[in-house]
Amino acid sequence: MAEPQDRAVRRRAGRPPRALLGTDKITRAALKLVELEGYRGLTMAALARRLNVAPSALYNHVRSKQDVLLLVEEDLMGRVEVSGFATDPWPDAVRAWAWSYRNVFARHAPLIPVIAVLPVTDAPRTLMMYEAVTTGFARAGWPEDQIVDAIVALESFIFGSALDVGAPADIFDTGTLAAQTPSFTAAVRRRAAAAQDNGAPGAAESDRAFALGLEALLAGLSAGLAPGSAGAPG
Amino acid sequence: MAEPQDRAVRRRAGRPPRALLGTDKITRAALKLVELEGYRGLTMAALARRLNVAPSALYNHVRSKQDVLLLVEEDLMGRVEVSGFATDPWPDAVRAWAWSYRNVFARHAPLIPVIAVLPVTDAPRTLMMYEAVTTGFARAGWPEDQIVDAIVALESFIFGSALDVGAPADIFDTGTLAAQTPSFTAAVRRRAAAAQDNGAPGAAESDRAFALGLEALLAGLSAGLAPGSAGAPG
DNA sequence: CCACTAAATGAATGGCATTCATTTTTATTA
DNA sequence: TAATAAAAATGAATGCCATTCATTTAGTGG
Repeated sequence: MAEPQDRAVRRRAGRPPRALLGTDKITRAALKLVELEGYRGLTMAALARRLNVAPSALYNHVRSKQDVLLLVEEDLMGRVEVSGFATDPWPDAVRAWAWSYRNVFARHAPLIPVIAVLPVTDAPRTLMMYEAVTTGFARAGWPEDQIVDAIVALESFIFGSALDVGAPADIFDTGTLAAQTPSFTAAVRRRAAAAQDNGAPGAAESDRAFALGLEALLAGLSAGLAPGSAGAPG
Repeated sequence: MAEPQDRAVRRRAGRPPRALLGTDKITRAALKLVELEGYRGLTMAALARRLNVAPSALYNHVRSKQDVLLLVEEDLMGRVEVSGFATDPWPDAVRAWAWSYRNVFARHAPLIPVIAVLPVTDAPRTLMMYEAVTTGFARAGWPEDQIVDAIVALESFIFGSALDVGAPADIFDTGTLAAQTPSFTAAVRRRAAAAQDNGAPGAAESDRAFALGLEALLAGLSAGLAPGSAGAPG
């Protein structure tokens, strides 16, 4: 009850006795703001308002809005499931990791172009995720010089799939051009019908595509390992 | 020589005798601007300057900046290679399509979050691409109700991989946290060494990851089609 | 005790997409 | 053909947004 003290009372200028901000508080406020208003609502002004502080005060703790996004990203990376890599068979561990990774970032699609290109240096949680995944791959017998490529390939699929989750249900509506695209229009109808037969509602379509692609990747990657190379994963 | 007529001469207000703009001219100017200055440089003001016109004039031809991005996207979709689907074996056609798709959008990464979520309705070139791909899948014997899911899965991988192309060479530099991430750090070093042995310079790392993932997807999807199994794994 | 640094305020600044009133020209229609 | 509507331009706002700067106040290290 005493938390949002006096919103109306203006604080006078000058350093306060106890610091009002900190990267942790900024991170939590940013996450809450995104949850409530989406990334469009994540502005420095809105963030400051939420923290009951002037916008310029934020710049004592972050260098830019980009910095705020990085704080959020690091927090999210800590929510990705990697525990399976220590214990489970390789395909199960990858499956659990991939689904949780996709689901975490499906709700944070605007971060994806940022993450995909962001150096991991000084991003501890992100690095810990990669460390766990790498040990799991090594444990399964992957040759060391291919592990990072395999992770990057899986990650690319995951990022693209996370974006796909945000697509509207009618994204493939061919509209007035249906007559000129008969094969595609038919395939889209069949897919929708199949999804409904399954009793699954709208959003499940991206789930089906993700499952299909992930299983194909798992099978294909396993097969690539199998022949004469360092042994099949498991 | 006569192209940029009189930059300094102010046109007086009012409709000009011949229209100065049009969606085609706007599209070309936007593409040129992006080529020269990147997406940061693609502002309505810069676009107008390039077309020797007032910014507000653009709004007689597009509803918003988002519209400009859609014009660019449609143009780019026309550059994706789909001719193989009419003639080549399925894996070859998919390979050619996937590589060209990725390469086209690697240079237009900021468009990817837009495309991934954009309805295809009234986007003729985009639809024609999907039509060609779909016919190729059908020709290869894919069950109609799985074609769209397979395309979406491949596309997700392609979009994610296109983002990856823009990553800096040192994206996986573990910096001061190397000691806490020994497996990952070692794998990154091995990868870099392998890339150098190949004589391939920097950007080739994302190519290797893309090739690995694409071949795995192709193999996995083909296997899922095999006689006995009724399609994708559940 | 004093200088320095940290952390806040509040008032700019400049860039951006977009809107609106106005003007001029072309196209339509009665 | 005359009147009117619609199209396409200008130029001046508008409002939002990230960021910077001068200023104020409060702890901190020598």
